[in-house]
Amino acid sequence: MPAVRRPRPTLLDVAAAAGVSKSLVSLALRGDPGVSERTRERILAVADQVGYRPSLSARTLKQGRSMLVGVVISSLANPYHTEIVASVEDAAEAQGLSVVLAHGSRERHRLADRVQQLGDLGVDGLVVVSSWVPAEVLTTAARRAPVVMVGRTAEPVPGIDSVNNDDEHGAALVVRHLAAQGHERIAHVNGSRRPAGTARRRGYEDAMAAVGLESHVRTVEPDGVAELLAGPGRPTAVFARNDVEACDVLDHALDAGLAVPADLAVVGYDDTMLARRARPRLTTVQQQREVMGTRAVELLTGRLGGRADDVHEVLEPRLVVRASG
Amino acid sequence: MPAVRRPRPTLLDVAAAAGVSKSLVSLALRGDPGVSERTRERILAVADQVGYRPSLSARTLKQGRSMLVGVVISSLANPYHTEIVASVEDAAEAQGLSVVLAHGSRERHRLADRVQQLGDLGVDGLVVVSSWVPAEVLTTAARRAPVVMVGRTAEPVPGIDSVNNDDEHGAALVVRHLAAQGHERIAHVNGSRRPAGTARRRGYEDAMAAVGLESHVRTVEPDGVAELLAGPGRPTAVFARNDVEACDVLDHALDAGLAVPADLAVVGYDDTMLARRARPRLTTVQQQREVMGTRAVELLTGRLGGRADDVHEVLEPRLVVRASG
DNA sequence: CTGAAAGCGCTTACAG
DNA sequence: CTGAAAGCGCTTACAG
Repeated sequence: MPAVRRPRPTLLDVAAAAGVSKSLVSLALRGDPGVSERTRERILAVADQVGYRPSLSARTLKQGRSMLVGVVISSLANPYHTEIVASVEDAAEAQGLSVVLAHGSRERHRLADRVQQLGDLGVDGLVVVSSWVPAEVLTTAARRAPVVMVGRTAEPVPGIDSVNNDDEHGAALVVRHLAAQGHERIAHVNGSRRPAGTARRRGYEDAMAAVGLESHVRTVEPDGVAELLAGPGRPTAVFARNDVEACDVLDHALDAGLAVPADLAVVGYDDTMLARRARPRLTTVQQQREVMGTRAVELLTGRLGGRADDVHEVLEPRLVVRASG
Repeated sequence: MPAVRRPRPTLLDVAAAAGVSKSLVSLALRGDPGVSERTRERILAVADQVGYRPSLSARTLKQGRSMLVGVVISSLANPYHTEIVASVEDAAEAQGLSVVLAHGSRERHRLADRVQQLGDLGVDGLVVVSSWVPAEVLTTAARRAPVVMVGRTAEPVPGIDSVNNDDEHGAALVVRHLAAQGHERIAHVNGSRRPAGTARRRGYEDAMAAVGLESHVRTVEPDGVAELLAGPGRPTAVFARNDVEACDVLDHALDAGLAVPADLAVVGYDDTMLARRARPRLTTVQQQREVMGTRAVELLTGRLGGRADDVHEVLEPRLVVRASG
């Protein structure tokens, strides 16, 4: 039985089958109060029976609205990003909006293409969960539809709302936690120059100074961690900029024969699935992911409702203490 | 500087700015040979300058084609699925098609919604990377646009093409590998009733019989693995139905004080990022992910080109031996 | 409650 | 090479 693809039925087909005008079908389908209950039910039944489905392109073209929210992420491989997407999706759905997702690796031009594609598709708003999208791409996109950035940009982009967590504070929570346990040689693994990485590094350094300790910042690549863990002067605790790199540190600790947390405490950031899977379970910093998704969608609808001033929302993270430190 | 959202420029605006008719702009934009080089360049420059972007809904409505491929996955959290998506995307892009992604957890109705949504959007084809989409939903979707299933369905769905790996063979590769190392008590952890799970279990059982060994199948939940690893009669090797569950087994082995692979060999399936991250690095079965994406898109374009008979492509997996067994 | 009509932004013959 | 016109499938006043 080969799939026979016939032209999909239109409003006109439904109208013909129901013996009414096509306007009436349209009205009935969207529950217009001017259509009697009996008529509406009859029309719905006919529509269902002929397999009618509205054409979103026709509707979007006519309405100028698509009820679509575009979400752009750099990478499907990063659990922090995909977990954010899920929360945006839940929030959008609650508002009657559908989400279309696009991802584009860390190549700026590919991400820019994706942003433009979603714009061409006619999304009513755009949520960007990637700090790799250039500011001018965001600005251009915002001329067509509101854009909200989940996460940090290097500096605020005029016209773009944002929601992110307070990375400095998150880093400080980690430092205080480790210092309170008596650690004095607390290293920070962070080679990132992205805004969040920079903020966490700054938070670490400030907090270390505040508790009277000396900062030690290292990068993962190429042998940063191995060198860090070698020799007698090694740290007793490592704070990594995110869970992925914390797992790398755990890996190196294992190689070096160090017990975690006895010989070395390890703390991550983001509280992703990796933290919950790691051995030992990773102490980490949790962002308010659910709230971030909800707020992102609220910021979008706020703009659609006419708000003109930029909003930058900063949420407080919290420390999740598990077995690793 | 609040983002001023003015109505986006249309073909008509470009035409006015360039002092030509709107048909000519349309022709020029799509590189019609009937437009002189000079005129084309001038029009492109004007379009660019006024910030013109074509409306995909208008184009789709007119053309009946969107140049969009929809991809549906159950979960963004499963690396096997997201890695497949990346390969589909690369293949689609090479054909000038764009990918829009939708995900919907394992709830059948939510997945069905997503499939319908993508259909409403007007995608030219659908790639389904989830065995949780009911057959009737696939069939309905296929009336609008070709559908290809990446992975297995319980039985072939008429009208739907598919590409998947030979799970029975993959399982047999694992059994033979372990048996060749002298293992005699090789257990299989697999509580899945999904098509792939069932096939891997069957492959395991058949291969065990072929090498003259007795099968031991256990489920992960709730304490299956812990019980399996306890006591003197425990297996010396465990083959898990996928990398995720193999990591669970590694976890339990650690709890039970077993050294891997000395006390217990562990093998997974899928060769995801989890396998490459696990300690010790996981021996696993690799599907031809790149080829799967490419073939999926080829099957789609084949249908669009008019092919009417169903194609079911089965690819050979291969064993990737790492440190765990 | 119902139907004829206009128009969203495009593409595509068709006539010059 | 150029322009007027029709039509994709919808929604939305508007007149009955």
